[in-house]
Amino acid sequence: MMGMILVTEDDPRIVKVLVRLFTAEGYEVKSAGTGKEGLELFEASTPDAVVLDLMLPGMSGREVCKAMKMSRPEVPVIVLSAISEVADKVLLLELGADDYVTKPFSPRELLARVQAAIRRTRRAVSRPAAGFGDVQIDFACMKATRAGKPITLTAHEFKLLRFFLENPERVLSRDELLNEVWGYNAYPSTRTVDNQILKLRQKLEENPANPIHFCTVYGAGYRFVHATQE
Amino acid sequence: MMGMILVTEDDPRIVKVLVRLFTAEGYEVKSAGTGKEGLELFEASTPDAVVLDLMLPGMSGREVCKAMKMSRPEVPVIVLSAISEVADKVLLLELGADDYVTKPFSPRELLARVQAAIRRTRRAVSRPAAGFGDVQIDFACMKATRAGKPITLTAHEFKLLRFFLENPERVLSRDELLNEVWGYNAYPSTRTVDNQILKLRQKLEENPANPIHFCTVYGAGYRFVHATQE
DNA sequence: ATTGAGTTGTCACAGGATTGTCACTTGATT
DNA sequence: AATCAAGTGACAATCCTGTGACAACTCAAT
Repeated sequence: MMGMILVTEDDPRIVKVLVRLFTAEGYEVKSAGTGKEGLELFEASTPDAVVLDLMLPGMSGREVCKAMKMSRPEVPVIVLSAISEVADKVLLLELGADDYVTKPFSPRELLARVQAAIRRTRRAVSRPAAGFGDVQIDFACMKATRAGKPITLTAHEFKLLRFFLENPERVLSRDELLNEVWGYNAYPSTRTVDNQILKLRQKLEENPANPIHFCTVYGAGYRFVHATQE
Repeated sequence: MMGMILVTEDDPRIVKVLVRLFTAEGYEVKSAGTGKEGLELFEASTPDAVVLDLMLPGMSGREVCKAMKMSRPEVPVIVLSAISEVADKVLLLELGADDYVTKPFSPRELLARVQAAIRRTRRAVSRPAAGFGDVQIDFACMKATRAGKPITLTAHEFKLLRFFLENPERVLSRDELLNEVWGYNAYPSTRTVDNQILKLRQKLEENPANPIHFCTVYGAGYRFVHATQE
């Protein structure tokens, strides 16, 4: 048995397509026609992934997504939506969605993304958290702790932090950060970057005035280093 | 030298815009009006990135993309297309395209995506640390060491150093250095160059008074040599 | 060899550019 | 309403760059 996928979608034709798609690949499928029903099924069972339509009768898909992530954040949620609904990818991050596919979608793409999400979380579960210094970070659950105490980070801060962790040692210019973290269609001033760095330092550095991990490289940008090595 | 970008696009107006966009950023641009021509240019030269229109006369842009990826997959391809053409994103992945921008596109976004793609491939392929004598330099991290000890260099010094490393043995006049390193819009006095050379010598030469690598050519400029050969 | 004009090495300092930090506005969400 | 995150602008602190002065040097003509 490959696993179980929970489909929450009101259009019966799409449900039919999805059921055939996933069962053909060896997955078990449970389907719900409303957000309420989807949430109940989510709580009552242990899906390996959720395919969720954002447009649902009754309860908004966004609410459903948030509720699911609140309950068990490690279960990947792939959002299904019209293009206009995901113009802002940051929104999806705030919802906690792991990936999204726009309608009209290619069944093959959806399948690929669902499988990729399942692989990712399996990997994440086995190696639960990244970290540096006395900071521990769990991106799957969007949780962070410093010296054992929980730290609250916003969606943007997580995204920025992740990019730093993925590119240690390298000097990242403000433009590069704006493009990769804020997105290509957003053009805030470069001061915004400094501000977010400030936030990260205040929350994650032992001594924010003398940053050890989030270092500034004058005239170039910022650099993340795991620890002080002499 | 920033690199070369191959533009394959049949609309001359767009070509003109792209040429201006990339040359303004310091890239060299080669352009092809048809898919066949683009492929030939791709094979005959070594572009750092390709901007490819999907709608081309003669040969389909998809075929071109596939052929390029078959030949040298490490060269990033950024696809330019109308929205309807990329409704199916999985297609782009099958083609092997690295990224895409939909028409009508924002020049700034395209530039950002191309640069990001180039950075990614550079990161993935290799980052051979340059060096000379007992000096090791990592430009991506903006770190340098001499005899194992870390040396702090400013952003400007790195830029100058890189230009020297890219043009070894050649005599570089002060004017050339000012244009290439300081930029075409800055006109400091030529004494500024001497000063920066002094800094490089003090930081990187074993004996700053008798420079081995950063040699002055009286009445002409400076020359960089990797090592002393007897 | 000597001389002198032109060129370069070196230093210190002022001005400018970059960044840290805070307070405020705006817009979204509750 | 109230709260929160994000972006912007202002100010101060900090660092760097460019400039000028003078000494040392190079080269060529005498």
